[in-house]
Amino acid sequence: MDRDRPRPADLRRRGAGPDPPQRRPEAGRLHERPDLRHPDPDRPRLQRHDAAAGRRHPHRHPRGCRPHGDRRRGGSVHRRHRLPHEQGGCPMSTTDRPVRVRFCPSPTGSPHVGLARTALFNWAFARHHGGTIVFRMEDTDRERSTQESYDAILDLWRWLGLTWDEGIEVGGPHAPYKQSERGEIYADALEKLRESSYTYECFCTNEEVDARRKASGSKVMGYDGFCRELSAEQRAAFEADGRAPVVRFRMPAGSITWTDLVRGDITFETENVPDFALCRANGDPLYTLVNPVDDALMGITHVLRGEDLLSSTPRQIALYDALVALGIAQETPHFGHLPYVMGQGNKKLSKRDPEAHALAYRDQGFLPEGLLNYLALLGWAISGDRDIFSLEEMVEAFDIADVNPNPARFDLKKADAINASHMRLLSTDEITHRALPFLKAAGVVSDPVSDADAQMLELAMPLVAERINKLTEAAPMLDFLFVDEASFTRTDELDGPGRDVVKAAYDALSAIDTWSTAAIDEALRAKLVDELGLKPRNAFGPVRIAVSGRKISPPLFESLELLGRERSLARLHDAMFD
RNA sequence: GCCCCCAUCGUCUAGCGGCCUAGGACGUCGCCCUUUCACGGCGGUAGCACGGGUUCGAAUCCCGUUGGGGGUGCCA
Repeated sequence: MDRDRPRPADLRRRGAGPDPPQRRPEAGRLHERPDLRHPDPDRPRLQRHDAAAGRRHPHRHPRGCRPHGDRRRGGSVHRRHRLPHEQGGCPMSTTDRPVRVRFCPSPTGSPHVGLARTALFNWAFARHHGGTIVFRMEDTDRERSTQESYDAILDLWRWLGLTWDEGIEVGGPHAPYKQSERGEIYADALEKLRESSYTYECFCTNEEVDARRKASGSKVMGYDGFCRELSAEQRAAFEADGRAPVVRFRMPAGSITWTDLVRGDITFETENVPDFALCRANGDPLYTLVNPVDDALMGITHVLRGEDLLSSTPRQIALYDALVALGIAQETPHFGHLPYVMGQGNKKLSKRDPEAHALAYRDQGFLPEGLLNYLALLGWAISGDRDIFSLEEMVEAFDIADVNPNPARFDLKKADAINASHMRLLSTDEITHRALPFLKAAGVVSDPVSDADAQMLELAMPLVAERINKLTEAAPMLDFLFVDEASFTRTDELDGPGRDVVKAAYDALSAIDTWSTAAIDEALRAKLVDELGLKPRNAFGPVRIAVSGRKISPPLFESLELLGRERSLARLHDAMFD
């Protein structure tokens, strides 16, 4: 039984006779403010954020801030498609401070689609409320942070169009925005915490904690509070031993509840949340310190982050209380924990899964609006009968309270389909424009584009624009039109009967006067279908392979027209003897 | 172990006590269109994890069970 956090007095007594009677720590000591205490004296709590007791999903807009009416009763209120100005000036902040959210990725490895989804939801939330987005780079881990990853993250954000108002690259009133450049700020905050009773120095080794936990039979893992109230002698002994302390945060007794923007009320008994380290023994600040300190200093009002951080939230809230008391923070932000993005099976989409890498979608020819739309669908829906929408529409409709708390599996096929739908929304000119870099990279067109290539592109793109689902699909469909005859090769093979068909096609096409789609259609059909009695499939297939080199190509007759009489006949002739 | 989160078709979801015989999308199957591929059109398939309660009425509220996920010492 480890009902109570072992208090120094208890610890001293432990091992020297029977355990003292289980006793709840008294509320009110340390930094528990009386006004925050739970009325039930047996259950001291650090009540947070108007926890709407007893309701699974209280209206998540705290402090009676309900721009859309109470959903429980307001059945007639149409929840969707509200305009920003209908928000009634409710920025979902306890003090009506304007919304401030942040992106705070760590530049380690290639950016994950889950990171992009989190960014998108923060972005949509902030834009919906007319708030401010701060971009902070959490690069305190010097071992793992890389410039390459930093650049990739910026590339991704820019490609997706997730803009920010303050932060890296653009600056702002809270600069610098790279944590690696904020060492003094953390040292200062740490010093203030260190001087207060919110923290204490801890000299324990893991082994010692382990041994004590084992001996006491505790069910709780983690630090046991041994150094909470060290005597001067004990401290001197440790120091004489050459031990360097870490600074540990003293979790208050009681419970911590917050109203999660996505999940409703969540309560942790602090006896299950061990005292945590704020810095390493060498003084390096840890995430547990820098993240809340920066959020506080940068005035962040809403923290929307992954579900994986949910269990660290009680610590952050407790630390925030201390920061507020010390004058470092103004108030605690609201938290919302977004569901996981899962991969195959029942596992979190891991960096090892190829579909986890967000930039890979750009390279594979996804449209940013396509990926964004798909990502939005992971945990959110614009309405019951629609799933294709623009970023603007998302901003207008986005409500964090509508986010679904259950984990979502990433489905590549659906992502493809959503992207394809966005492709169909674009004009041929737009697709040409967007496909151009891919065509250049594939060597289909020259770079810069020659006049001849530009001309051909203008004629050919209408044939493929409506049949491709990704930007990368244009190149293999078009290359036969651009390649010079010397280097033209066939990807797909012609069989014996196919050669005979090609010969017949050659004869038919040699005879026509005007080289037009209509004439080609007529001549080929007359010869192959009517005269030879071939099925269209068997008639046109070989011709397609002969001139385009592939079984799959743009429409055949149009392709022949674009290729021109000479090249077409030459390829047909060539194919006959292949 | 302890704590926390989650639970509607295969997948993503709509659902906010009666509009539910549970809607949409992706997938899948069949058909139509068709010179290939794709597009497009039509139709089918498939789901409220289980058990108790509350209620005139439960996918929806409550409790429990089961299942899944996550966290858990100086990672972020």
